[in-house]
Amino acid sequence: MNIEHMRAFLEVAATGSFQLAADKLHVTQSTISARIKALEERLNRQLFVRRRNGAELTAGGHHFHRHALTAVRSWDRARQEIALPDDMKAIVNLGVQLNHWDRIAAPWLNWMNSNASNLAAQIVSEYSEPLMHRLRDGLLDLAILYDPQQRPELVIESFLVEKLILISTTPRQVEAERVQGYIFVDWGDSFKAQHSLAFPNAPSPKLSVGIGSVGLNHILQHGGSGYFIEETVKPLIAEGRLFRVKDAPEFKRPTYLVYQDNPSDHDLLETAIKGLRSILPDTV
Amino acid sequence: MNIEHMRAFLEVAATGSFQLAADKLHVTQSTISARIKALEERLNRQLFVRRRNGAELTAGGHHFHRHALTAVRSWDRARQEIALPDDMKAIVNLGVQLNHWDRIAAPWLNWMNSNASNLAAQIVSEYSEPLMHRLRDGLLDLAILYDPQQRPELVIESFLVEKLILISTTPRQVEAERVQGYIFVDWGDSFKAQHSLAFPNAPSPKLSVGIGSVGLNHILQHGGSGYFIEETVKPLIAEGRLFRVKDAPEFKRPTYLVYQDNPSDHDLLETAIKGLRSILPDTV
DNA sequence: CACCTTAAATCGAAAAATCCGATATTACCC
DNA sequence: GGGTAATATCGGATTTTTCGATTTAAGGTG
Repeated sequence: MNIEHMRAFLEVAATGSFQLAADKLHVTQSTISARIKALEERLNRQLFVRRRNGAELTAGGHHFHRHALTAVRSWDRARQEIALPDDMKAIVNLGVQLNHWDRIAAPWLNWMNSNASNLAAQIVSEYSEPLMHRLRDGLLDLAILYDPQQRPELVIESFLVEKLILISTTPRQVEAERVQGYIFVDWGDSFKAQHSLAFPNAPSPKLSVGIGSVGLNHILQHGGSGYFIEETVKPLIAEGRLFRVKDAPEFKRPTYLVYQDNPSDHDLLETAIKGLRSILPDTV
Repeated sequence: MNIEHMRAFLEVAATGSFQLAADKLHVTQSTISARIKALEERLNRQLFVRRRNGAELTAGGHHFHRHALTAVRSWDRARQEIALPDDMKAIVNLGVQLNHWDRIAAPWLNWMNSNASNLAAQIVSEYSEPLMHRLRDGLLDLAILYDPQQRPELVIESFLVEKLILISTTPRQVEAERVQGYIFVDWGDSFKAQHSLAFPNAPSPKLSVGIGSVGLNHILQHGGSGYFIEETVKPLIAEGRLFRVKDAPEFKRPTYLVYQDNPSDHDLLETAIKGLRSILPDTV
């Protein structure tokens, strides 16, 4: 059965007329007639009552309506979501950590745009775990994340090691093993491990956030301190809006590039990776 | 786009092989090949990577999968729900009150089976209000209910007047305007009105149920009293398991037959109504 | 390296479906 | 009975789909 037949059905149901439906769908009335007939034959059930002033749904037709709707919609959505513009060759699906949107996703999109304009790009921004799931399910071509899980069909490469430093809105030092107004930013499992090792007696912090930028905004507005990626806060330190807490331990946070072992499109992946590496000129 | 194409897609995705999918769908492998090709062309996107040992979904293919699934499913469900067996001519959709299943729906189905075997019958059993909704939405050909709302396109006929009598598991009379272990069965709006008129000072009952048979079962098991349809409890009174409470007021509950004014199939409706009337030999 | 095997792609022809345009039919209104 | 506004039907052109046979591609194997 054809989706266009169901679309015709929906249009007739909506307009109450074969002719109007035909106009809307840019076909002749006889075509609509044939399509409805085909539907009715395959379902072996009448869908419309033909009256002098148009067509009206039967009880069966009404029942059919919701199914037709979902079928037509899912096809339309499929096209919207995955159809590729004519001038594009393929789509790369990249997943990045929420925190990495500014630092990685945005410049990568930029790079792709100018260096591989025949490739469309889609980016999913999520936490590590959902990204892993999507990778495993084949919904992503590649992803950049912390805490990857090794899997036979996945290749994991080290991508970038970030330095997490303790900063504060006022110049200060570590006091009583903890600074005031401390916000715990969840930078992933390995960070949590290092953190509790470095501050074994620290009480659980009042505030705990999952996304770096959220925590940073909070601190900038209300004051406080927390661990953030050095690169991100560097400009703010230079401006004098933030201060590095001396003597506080630093943490390293490794980031990994993960992708399917035998990808659906080798060149595609290679280009995407090239783009990713190129936006990290500071790495060796 | 054709549903069968998507089915082919799903089958290839499931089996990982064009050939196996072809076998399952009873077509040739070249057909599968063409169908997938058609899909890929219309979406302008590759769905499978063809490998030596079969076909594997691309990221795009994975994304498409859920849409294909819902589209195919909705068509299949539509067929299941509304397709008519070859030897049937039409389906009547009847709605009855929950309480009326035994008294009306079951015997009607029986009647239809023997007197109009070329008509399929579907019954929806619900409360009055949802039945009205379904009628209004054209999902039912006719319904039997209490408290119908008048609407221009609906015909309402009186169908049956039931007598509600107060019964109890022990012989007793009305005491202090209320009997013990009383269960309030919600027999609809007009009953509620009559009830509160007859027992103006009655405290709200401990138990209140919406379906007659549920309340009846409760009483039979745990003892108690309540209003029930005379016809239903008559055999139980005869058995000595229930007793009629003397002096208690009786209530009438009118039931209506409601259907579309100009139905999609006049004969169909007429037959159905004839069947309904015929199972009420006790009415004038 | 030549050969084999397995899986998918392609090709040509037959079959089926779809669509159009014109015309027929139907029901109702005047 | 004629007119009108709707859908149904018909014949033929066109397009799509299918099949069966063959070809191509990518790995294995001796």
